[in-house]
Amino acid sequence: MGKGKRTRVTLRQVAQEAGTSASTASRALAGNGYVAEAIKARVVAAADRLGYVPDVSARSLKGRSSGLVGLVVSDLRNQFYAALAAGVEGSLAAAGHQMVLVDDHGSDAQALEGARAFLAMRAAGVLLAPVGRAATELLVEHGTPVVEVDRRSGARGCDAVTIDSERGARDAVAHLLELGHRRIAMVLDETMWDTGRNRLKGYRAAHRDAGVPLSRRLVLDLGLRPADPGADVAAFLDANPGVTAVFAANNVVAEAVWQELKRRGSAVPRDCSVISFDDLGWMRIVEPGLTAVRQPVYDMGRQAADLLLARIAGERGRAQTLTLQPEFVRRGSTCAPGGTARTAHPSPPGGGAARGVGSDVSA
Amino acid sequence: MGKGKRTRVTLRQVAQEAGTSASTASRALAGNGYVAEAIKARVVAAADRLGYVPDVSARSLKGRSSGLVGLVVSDLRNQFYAALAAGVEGSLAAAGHQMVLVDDHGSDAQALEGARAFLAMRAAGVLLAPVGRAATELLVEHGTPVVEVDRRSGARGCDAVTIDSERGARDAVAHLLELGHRRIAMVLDETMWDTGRNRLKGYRAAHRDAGVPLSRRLVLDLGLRPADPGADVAAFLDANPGVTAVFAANNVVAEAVWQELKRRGSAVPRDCSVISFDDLGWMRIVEPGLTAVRQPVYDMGRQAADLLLARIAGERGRAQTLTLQPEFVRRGSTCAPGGTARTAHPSPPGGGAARGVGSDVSA
DNA sequence: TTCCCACCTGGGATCGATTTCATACTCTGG
DNA sequence: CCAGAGTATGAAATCGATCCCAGGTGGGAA
Repeated sequence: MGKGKRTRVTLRQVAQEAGTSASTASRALAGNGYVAEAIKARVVAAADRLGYVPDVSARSLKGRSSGLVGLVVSDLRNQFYAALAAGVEGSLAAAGHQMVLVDDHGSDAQALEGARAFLAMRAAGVLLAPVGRAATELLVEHGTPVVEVDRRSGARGCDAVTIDSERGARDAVAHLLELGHRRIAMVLDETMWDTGRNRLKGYRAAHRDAGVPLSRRLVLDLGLRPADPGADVAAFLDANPGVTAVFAANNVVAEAVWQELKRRGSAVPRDCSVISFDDLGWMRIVEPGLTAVRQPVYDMGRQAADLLLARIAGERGRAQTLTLQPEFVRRGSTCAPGGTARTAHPSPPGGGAARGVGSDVSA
Repeated sequence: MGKGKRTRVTLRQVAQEAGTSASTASRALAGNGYVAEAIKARVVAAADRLGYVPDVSARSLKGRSSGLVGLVVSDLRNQFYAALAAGVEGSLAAAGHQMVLVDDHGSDAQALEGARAFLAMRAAGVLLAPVGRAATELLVEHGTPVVEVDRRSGARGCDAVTIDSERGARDAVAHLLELGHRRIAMVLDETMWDTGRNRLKGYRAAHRDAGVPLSRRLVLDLGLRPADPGADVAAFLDANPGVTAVFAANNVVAEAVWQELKRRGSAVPRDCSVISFDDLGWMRIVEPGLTAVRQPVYDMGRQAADLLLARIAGERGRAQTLTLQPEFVRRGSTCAPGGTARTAHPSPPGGGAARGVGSDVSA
């Protein structure tokens, strides 16, 4: 084993130890070109006797790229992004790549800074949940493969893997309308990204489909990083006492809504039905369980990484957008307004009905 | 702006554009040595006209290290590790470092592989939640600063930031004993790491302090990654009907226990009190709220990163272990056995009583 | 006037692995 | 017995930024 090295072991030293030249040692270890079996064995032996670790800096200086892949998310503490990162990491690690993780906190500037860092480190590719188009454009312009995840910035020249937000939202709201709700609130975080926009679109589409008029006042946009979301939700509910159901656009908003309803002693679902877009662990734990639009988040991460790896491997062709289908999971937080049993499906309180699993590819 | 570059812009090109030499351009951009103001301005202008991005591979080949810092965790989907990673990232980003994240899935071999990768990329330092001593030892031996987080492997030559597991567990179990519980179960994940071991130690210490005899049969070790933790918990509870309280060693175990109790219709806390070591969001959301030992996880990440940054900056001196104090938060999941009101503190159901916040340093 | 120092610049070595390229040896088939 | 394919090897160039050092200027002190 090692003997407490002070200086780093180089290929030259390995070569010397094996009684050959650096060129030959390189070939022996990399497996390129001709090397006699005997010498190859000697080199390999010398390498691990000395505890040789090849230097990626040197390697990527000569070659074209380090094996690093960048990932930019907006908030690591949000389980959604954590699961996404886990999926990405799984896929990358299996392919022998390392993941460099940057949290942009929803800021365009920080995302751009991350992108610049990835460029500097010659990242083989980058995955990002876009916050603006600048980062993607910078990377694409410099020839770095990019795959956008969860959202699309609209920048050209990159692949994307997203979830069908509009459809998920439409299914959810349609479910509420079917139950007889007529004053359904939607609570949002943001409408600058296409996730929020499309969920809103789905909410509207469901109303249109059902011939139920929309009211602009029933949509509450808290804005990213609200100071006191609970208070905003409270004020909103006070101002709209007729609301019988709330559709929350994501897990953060859902938590705020849930807590506020609990705080004011509203019985869910009797006084107010709730649906969350995004299904986290706690939604299965609370009583009643939250009806939710479940997104295949971990899988989205995996697939995005796989797409990126294919590009890194040199796959050409037009940019693709892979759209994953969410799954509507009915639990106990939805019923007919006022608690009347006008349910179409009987639905066991703990179970979930799958609806539209699979994926589509479109250019 | 850029004009769709195919080839990467080098310092030489910037120098040429500015009508000077590479050496001077380097000094101008890095701010080292003498450069005339006029030329410096020309170089800077040329650099961003061409969209120059310095190449870290080249830089770290010449210098001693890339600015990368490695982090090894055991399961990114576990909110505990996600929060830890977020804390680390926050601190590193502020200092201009990038974070390379590796998920070892609790496997020694994968941690070692990650360590080797960090060595290869000349990481400036590494943070890791140890799974064995091999990874730490390899890194330390090669002169890479290492800080262990959450656990200690026992390897020498590295700093560590941990949480006082024994004390947190003792406080929690003491609380149950004080309430009058005599058959308190402890459910664990593992006892190979010092977190599990110390929590068990705390459980025992609390019993000793109170003069209550221990029973080996009341400790259930599910093992890491149990196939069906719910079933194991169920079998355990069936075999030990006298249990009136459960102390869960971490959030994963707590969830399994909670779900199983709910499944079998046990009323918490009347039929069975529950305490979790580690306080996640859902524990505040469920009804009743879970009494928990809250760990400053995000902060632990920050502090570990800060410690590492100090080492990277060249700070010498003996290896330190920073022990953070957990906070006991009483919520509604604990009461006297059988629901009798033998409570010492009246305790509002939603509130939490702080106990021992702060930190200690020991060599 | 001379010397020294502070200021400024560019040449060239350097980091470590990869990758031509030139050389040389060993067979095989004609 | 030789051409040429196949096999092996090491010297040297290369990647891009850094940095030591030699060379050059100007101004102030001796």
